[in-house]
Amino acid sequence: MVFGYDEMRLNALLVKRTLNHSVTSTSTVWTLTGNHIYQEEPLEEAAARVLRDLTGLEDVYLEQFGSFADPARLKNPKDQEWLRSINHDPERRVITVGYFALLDSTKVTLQWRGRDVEWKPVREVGDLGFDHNHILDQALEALRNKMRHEPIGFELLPEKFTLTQLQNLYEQIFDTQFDKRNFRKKVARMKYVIPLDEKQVGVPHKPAQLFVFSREVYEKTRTELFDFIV
Amino acid sequence: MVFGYDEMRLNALLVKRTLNHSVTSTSTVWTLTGNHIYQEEPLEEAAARVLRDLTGLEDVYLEQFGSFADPARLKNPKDQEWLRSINHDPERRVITVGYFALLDSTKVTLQWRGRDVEWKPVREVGDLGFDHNHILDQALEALRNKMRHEPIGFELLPEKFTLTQLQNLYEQIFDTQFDKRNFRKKVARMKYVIPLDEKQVGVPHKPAQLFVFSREVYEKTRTELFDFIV
DNA sequence: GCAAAAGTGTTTCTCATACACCCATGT
DNA sequence: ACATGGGTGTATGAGAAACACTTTTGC
Repeated sequence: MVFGYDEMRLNALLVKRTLNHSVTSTSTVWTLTGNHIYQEEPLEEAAARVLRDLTGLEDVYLEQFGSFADPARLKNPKDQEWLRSINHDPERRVITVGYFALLDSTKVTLQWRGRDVEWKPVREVGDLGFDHNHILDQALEALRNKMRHEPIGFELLPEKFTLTQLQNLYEQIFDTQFDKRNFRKKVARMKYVIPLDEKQVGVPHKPAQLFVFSREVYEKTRTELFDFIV
Repeated sequence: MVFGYDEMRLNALLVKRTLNHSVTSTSTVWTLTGNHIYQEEPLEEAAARVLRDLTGLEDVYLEQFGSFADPARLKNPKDQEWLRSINHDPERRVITVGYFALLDSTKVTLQWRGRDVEWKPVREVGDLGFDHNHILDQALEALRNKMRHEPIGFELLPEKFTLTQLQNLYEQIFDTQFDKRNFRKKVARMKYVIPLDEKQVGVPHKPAQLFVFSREVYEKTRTELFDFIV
């Protein structure tokens, strides 16, 4: 499950799969990206490989968020037909281990070997094939949970970003609004968000200061928070 | 991975597995509890079944925390020998989907059909077989992460508990100390921790008031916290 | 000069933290 | 009477939340 952000919205990367029922009848369905693992391949490597084939990118943030193996998950007629078409015995269950990837979608040229791939705003994703709506929901929940407590939002932004971009990102993902001044005060306390001596250029308004995220500083200054809830 | 708490410490439930190399030579190894799934069984049901066989308990808190499928995870000679002994082709990889269970270990009579099962304080677990030390670490991390933000600690306590028991539980699991007065003020704000008109009896000191946790009240009053970290 | 987004300060209230003594029970 | 854990209040500081105007740029 690939999340991309484009300065506007959080998007999901979808693949169109086409099924030839017969010479005259085909149907298509949108699904999440993904593929089978190789015989001797660790899960995370498989996730990274599939993502590389799709986007050409290396070293993308990847995180395992759950496994899906209900015996009934691919039992409807369409799913069964699909499994047969790829020579998978439809009686044998498919275990999917889900990873989500985070990236700046404006930096990506999609290139999955002729396959029909597209970004779709997460909120506007319709009915997907298989149990992929369920998997998407789980991925989104895992993303939000992680983002609440760890600084991974930067993975979705360009390396240099403005505070307004950062704020928009969090507003999008948490579907809420923050007060600009309070947001900035909060970020100012995070020493790992570092201001550059550099501003936007060519914008038709006061140019904003650019910032970078430093994982190094974060790791050094991170303080185990005990905002635990009993 | 079964976590139990006994008013003292957080424990892991371990099974002793015995391997007969030959008539004269056997070796034993401690491992986490677990078993294979059935052909047509959902993962969570399998976890619940294994747990029921072990403890006789139903409706125990269970949560999936990760999957382990590295091709090399069961490749050392001992693991290979073990796989052969249960008629599993040692060349075929084993995918483990990990769930952790939370329970009050004082309420459990272990009963795994003659197998050697025991509670061991999590901190004192030594070398386990297979990759189970790694899995335990992951389970513990998942438990801590979840406990930081959701009220699941109660699953480890008797239904009626004292605030001191609750505090000890959190101190154990987070390996820290809290100030008693501040802890109680914090709990007092959580409306879903409900005081009873009931006190401890037979204790050689001032008897403590008993409390219960109400998931219902929690679900109603839970407020999406935005203590997010950028 | 105007449209567009950047940037900034103060007040109020809640919560985290630090800290020390008296209380109720069983033996 | 004594040992054991139960139970309580106050002061300080940090951060969350609410709120409006000035600044810099491109056109």
